[in-house]
Amino acid sequence: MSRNFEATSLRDSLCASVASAEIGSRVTVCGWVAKRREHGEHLAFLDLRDRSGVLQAVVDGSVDVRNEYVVRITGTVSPRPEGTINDRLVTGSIELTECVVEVLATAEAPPFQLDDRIDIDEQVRLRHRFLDLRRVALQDNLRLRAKVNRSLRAAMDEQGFCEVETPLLWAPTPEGAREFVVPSRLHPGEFYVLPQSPQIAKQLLMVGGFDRYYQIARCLRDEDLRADRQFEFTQLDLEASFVSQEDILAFVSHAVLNAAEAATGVRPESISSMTWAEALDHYGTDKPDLRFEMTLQDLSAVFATTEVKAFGAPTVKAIKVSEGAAFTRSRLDQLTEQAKALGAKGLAWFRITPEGLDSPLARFLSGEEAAAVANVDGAQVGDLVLVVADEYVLACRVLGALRVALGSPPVSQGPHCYLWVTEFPMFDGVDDEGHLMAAHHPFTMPHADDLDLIETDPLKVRSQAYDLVLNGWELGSGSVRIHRADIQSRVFKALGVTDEEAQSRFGFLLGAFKYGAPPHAGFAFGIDRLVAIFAGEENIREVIAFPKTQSGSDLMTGAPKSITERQIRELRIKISPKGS
RNA sequence: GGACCUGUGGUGCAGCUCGGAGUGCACGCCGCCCUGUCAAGGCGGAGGUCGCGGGUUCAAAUCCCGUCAGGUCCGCCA
Repeated sequence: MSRNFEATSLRDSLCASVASAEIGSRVTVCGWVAKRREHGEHLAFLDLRDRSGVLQAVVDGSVDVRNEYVVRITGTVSPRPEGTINDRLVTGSIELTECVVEVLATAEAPPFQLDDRIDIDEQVRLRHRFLDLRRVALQDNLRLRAKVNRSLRAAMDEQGFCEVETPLLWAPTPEGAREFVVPSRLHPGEFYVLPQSPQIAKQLLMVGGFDRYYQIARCLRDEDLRADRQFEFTQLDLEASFVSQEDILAFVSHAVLNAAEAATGVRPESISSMTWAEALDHYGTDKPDLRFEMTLQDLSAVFATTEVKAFGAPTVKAIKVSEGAAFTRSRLDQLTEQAKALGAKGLAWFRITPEGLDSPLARFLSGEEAAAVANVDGAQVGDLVLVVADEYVLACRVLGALRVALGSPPVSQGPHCYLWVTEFPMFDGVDDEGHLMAAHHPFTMPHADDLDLIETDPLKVRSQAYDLVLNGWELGSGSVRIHRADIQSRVFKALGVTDEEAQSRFGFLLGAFKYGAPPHAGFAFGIDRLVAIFAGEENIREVIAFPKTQSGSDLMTGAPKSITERQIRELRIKISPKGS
């Protein structure tokens, strides 16, 4: 007989399991009193809550327990009297009678009601996170997260990947995200940093012959927080040797589809893909939300010889907003402000009415131009057409942002549209000093066909970098890495990184590569974001047990806090006064 | 660093435009009643620095300025 894992020294069953227990048997359960309903001197109902669900116990009115008391109840499993069955509960057809109630801990009235139907201010929830965690929503989300983690591990294991842990105390590599700094006590004046990702460690594992590595890794970045960004977040991080981009996409797809199946019960057939250039052209972003169409339409040809000054730009693009003709003038002004905030010179709008185009600009358009605007994306009467004329990339990005602002459904709605975005550009413009900036990171392999452009036309160089996108959220990214010193030095040169700088920043990696670096490639994607989308949550805080606020505070512990004088002395650090 | 939104008994909200006594609603809490409820019901009660500071005014939850906290976004996130 297999062991009953539910039974412990204190109980022999979980609440929900009592539903299938034998009528008439005596069971002992433990949990919190979710609700007490009193019916006079000799009858009271207790809803007992544990991690499995809720169970009703019938007790004498003299039993002195209140909400959130921790109790142990031994009772007889009894069918409920006719007419008192509750269809909404798994345990709704039975109850515990002849109960012996033992109070394991008393409880004060909680600062908010632990009821999922009630909205509580997040500040209050975060201050008492341990109580919020008792509620069904967070219980479900964190259990979903555990299920996703389990399926990801299983998928990686199945594909021959070896789980390896890498250090949290790492060396500073001043590049990319701002790092969290940890002062060294034994080496005063010197510092560790917490890794923004295990990037270099995993490449060293490839040099170390591990061939296929993965880890569910915590990453830390000291950058401003957002709905989808916390200081610390969790990635499925992986790297493999003797592989191409296609191999990595296949490994990751298998893992993600496995997780999707575990989370939703349905395994998506495959993950579609498009190039970065296509994504920008059609959706105005490198993370398209494919749950809705509203694609960007190109009117550049029509407006190439336009007389309208506002449209005299290299690129003229438009989107159709269904039913948007009903937007008020102030709403349209608001959209225009939004477009300007994104860098556009302006935003042209055209209401499609039975009488034709309604817009301040309508009377300036030629017949051909007006016809083109009126037909954008098959526009009908009642629709709105938004037009941006500007440099190509800017026009795309502005309309892409408006597309999302006006069209994207809530996270909880619609299908899960997974998408690979490939062929990212190698370089991402130039910095203040006129040096090119790496779009992904400086170890990213350029596209084989574009190697010769590094010196001649670097902004045209495509890289072997790729992103995984789900419903408009960037889940993660990866690349084929440079394992050849000659290509690496050409990329460093393009980035304006001198040999000395390269040595001081990444010397240990470049040094390792001298001893036989296999061709390798990898990927990492955010589990917080993936689980949030599975859970239908707009915010990753809802899938994290103890998250921080947007200003990086932990309202429960009070972190960050000052440390003692003694700690400061030991670390040989000095706090300079505010404003200095 | 910047923009916008929010802050009113323990919780959620209304009151704020157009200043006039801490006014209202729902939940919770405490007490009493109630033998089949399940967001139980009935009666009664307690509970407030209207985030904080300043200003305008005879008078401020309400108007103005500043500040703090929370949220969404821009910048930032190789």
